[in-house]
Amino acid sequence: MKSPAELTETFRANGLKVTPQRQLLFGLMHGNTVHPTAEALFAEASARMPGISLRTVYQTLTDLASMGELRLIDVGTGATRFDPNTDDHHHVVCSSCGEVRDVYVAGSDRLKVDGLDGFRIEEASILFSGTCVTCASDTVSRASARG
Amino acid sequence: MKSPAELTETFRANGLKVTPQRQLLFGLMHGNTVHPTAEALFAEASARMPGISLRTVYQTLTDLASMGELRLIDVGTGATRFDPNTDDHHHVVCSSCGEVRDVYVAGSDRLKVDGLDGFRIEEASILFSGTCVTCASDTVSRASARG
DNA sequence: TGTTAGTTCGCACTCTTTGCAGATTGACAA
DNA sequence: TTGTCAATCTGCAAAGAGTGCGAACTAACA
Ligand SMILES: [Mn+2]
Ligand SMILES: [Mn+2]
Ligand SMILES: [Zn+2]
Ligand SMILES: [Zn+2]
Repeated sequence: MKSPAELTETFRANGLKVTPQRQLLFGLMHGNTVHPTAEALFAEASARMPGISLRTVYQTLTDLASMGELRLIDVGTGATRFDPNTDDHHHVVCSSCGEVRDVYVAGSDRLKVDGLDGFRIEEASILFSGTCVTCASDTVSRASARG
Repeated sequence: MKSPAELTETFRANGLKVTPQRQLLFGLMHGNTVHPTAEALFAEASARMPGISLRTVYQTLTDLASMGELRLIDVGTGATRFDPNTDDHHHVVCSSCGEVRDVYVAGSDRLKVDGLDGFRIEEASILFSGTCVTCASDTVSRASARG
């Protein structure tokens, strides 16, 4: 995703207005690596700008996505997650706490796929699931507390 | 997924009853390759057994899934899809019509993943998206009709 | 045939996201 | 600065996908 300053120009160049709500969200998403949900962003935004609406958060996020500045990620935990990282990358989700991290997979664009039968592939997304370090050590602590 | 006859035994062996609704759903899912949604199955089931409830379809499907007989697939088109194919395989979804097909990816269990940072991976699922043969030829037809 | 634990079904309700419309305001020009 | 007006914001209703609950029902077994 571009920087807030660059987005300001891009928005105006496209006939879109740069409102305080949008500027706030530009800032909250820039460099954000946690893959937040709309609700999570709404909570952060509300702390800094009481009165901002969830509707506006959704609006701005989908605007950014349709401009290619944001990727929408579905890790199967219910709500869509928003990702300012537009590199070619994939994700791993902790099945215990839901944390999502970026991972880079070598050769993910030249996988050998069988059974296509004429289907033309345009994109591949890999979702790993497992256990994050925090949840792994929590499990260990609980086990030793028991035993 | 096991055959309807085998499932009948398995269910009874686990203290679960084999009702007409369940038998119908066993039959509808066995060998089914279309990755139907609960609603789609409900429509098929209703045609053969008027009065069956959507609630029961969901119930039976999640029972089968928790017994490992069915996989739940999320291809990002809204509703969960149910898959009796328990082989190690992946999916491709047509971004135009939503059709889902099985694909087999060589070496999908030994991908080189960078950025894990302690995260322990237990599973990988690859979702390809693209255009199915039907939608591809539809596009061609429309183009030649225009031009 | 009786007993009873497991099922079915309808309905209310949650969660996430979108549609709508009136009130508001950013951007640009005079 | 001020005016204009399209774009935006907000609140609320509503849609789509599931799930929790409980009264009525029934498969399984003695
Ligand atoms: Mn990411
Ligand atoms: Mn499949
Ligand atoms: Zn975790
Ligand atoms: Zn298609």
